[in-house]
Amino acid sequence: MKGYLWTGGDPGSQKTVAPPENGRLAPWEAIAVEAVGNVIEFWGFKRNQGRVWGLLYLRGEPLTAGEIERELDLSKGGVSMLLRDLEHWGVVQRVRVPQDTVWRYAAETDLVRMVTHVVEEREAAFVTRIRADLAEARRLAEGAGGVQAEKLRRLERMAVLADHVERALRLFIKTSRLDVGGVLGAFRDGALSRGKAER
Amino acid sequence: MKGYLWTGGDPGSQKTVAPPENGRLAPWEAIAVEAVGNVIEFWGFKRNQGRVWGLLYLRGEPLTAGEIERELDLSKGGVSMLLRDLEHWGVVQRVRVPQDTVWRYAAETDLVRMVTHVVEEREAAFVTRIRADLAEARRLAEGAGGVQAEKLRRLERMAVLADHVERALRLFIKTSRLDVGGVLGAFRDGALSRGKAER
DNA sequence: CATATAGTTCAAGACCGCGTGAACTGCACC
DNA sequence: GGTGCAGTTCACGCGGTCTTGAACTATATG
Repeated sequence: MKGYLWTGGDPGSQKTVAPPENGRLAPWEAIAVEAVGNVIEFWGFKRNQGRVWGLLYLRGEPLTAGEIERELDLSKGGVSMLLRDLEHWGVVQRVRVPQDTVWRYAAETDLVRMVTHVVEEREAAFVTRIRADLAEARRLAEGAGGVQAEKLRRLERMAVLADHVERALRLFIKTSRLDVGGVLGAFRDGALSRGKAER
Repeated sequence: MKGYLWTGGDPGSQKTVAPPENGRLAPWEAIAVEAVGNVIEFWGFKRNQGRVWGLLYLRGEPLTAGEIERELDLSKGGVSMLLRDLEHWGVVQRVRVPQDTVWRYAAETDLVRMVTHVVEEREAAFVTRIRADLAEARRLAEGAGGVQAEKLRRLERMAVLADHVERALRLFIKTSRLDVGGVLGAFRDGALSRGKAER
């Protein structure tokens, strides 16, 4: 638990001892936000990145960093960094409301695009590296005498296997993008105001 | 008894010393083993599980726990647990050589099958959970009055999105299995002709 | 210019998973 | 029965990651 945060600041003016933290978050919101957090974590990102995006997405309207901090019970610094990441990936947008001075943040709809994109990059770099390693191993093995042909064959098999895993991955990413992307596209069109676009 | 043996094949005058450890692993073997370790880690397993499997696969012949321990510089307990996992997943087989009393371990070729299988399970349970959560959230949201229709729609969109991610995943797993599996099948024919002596 | 509030950065610490090593079990052989 | 080794289990500690909290910068306001 987070215990009693904010004891440090907040001199008297704020009488509301208030059931701290996420009291503001409706139960159903909490569940949904948590779900997004889980999904995003599953894909190798930080859980809280997902929670932040989820909140922004559910609310629909841009929130300030302070609001996010309160709703999700995160630290100021943490929110700042999380938002930086999300913004950097293009799944959250920083917007300025006309006469107000603070930044607000809004969710883009293409979370999935971000996931596939980042995963793709990650995986591409990774597979390249593995391939290089296996090639290197093979070179060395051939160089050093006395390695049985049998073993060389095994090495080679490994490399082929890596190639195929790679192909499968690429295929996955592509289909996933098409499939999910298509649906999201449908949303994007009229979705925000119009009902669910079905396909 | 063999006094101090640790030599798989020949008993005899090899008694001495223990040259400190992983010196035994040829450089090219080390690289390949490491590569497998990385791959397997990438898929959410333990790096050392991959290293063990990789070693067994490269060597072709069954090794004892002690040998693995030495080659990969792991602890006795660690090797035991790693082997248990691998065996449990069916990617390593425990074999008994006729006259000898110790267990030996041999790599099955279908590492990929294991990965897809476990990933599939993991993911299935996970997706189910997410779905349930979103459904629950929706129920709550509908129950509690005063939730804007707009927000309900967002929730629903999330669920649809989850469905599609799921479909993409299933598709991926299927293709991956077909693709890689096919290749492996080809291997299996001519390649391991003698590796599977014991069964 | 002084002050307050929004936002950023980073060192310190909480947290968590993995592997280690030691204690333990079981088995084979003397 | 006793000895020695293979194999298992588990509490602890190390290492890496994420979050916090405080110091710091930037920007608006009187």
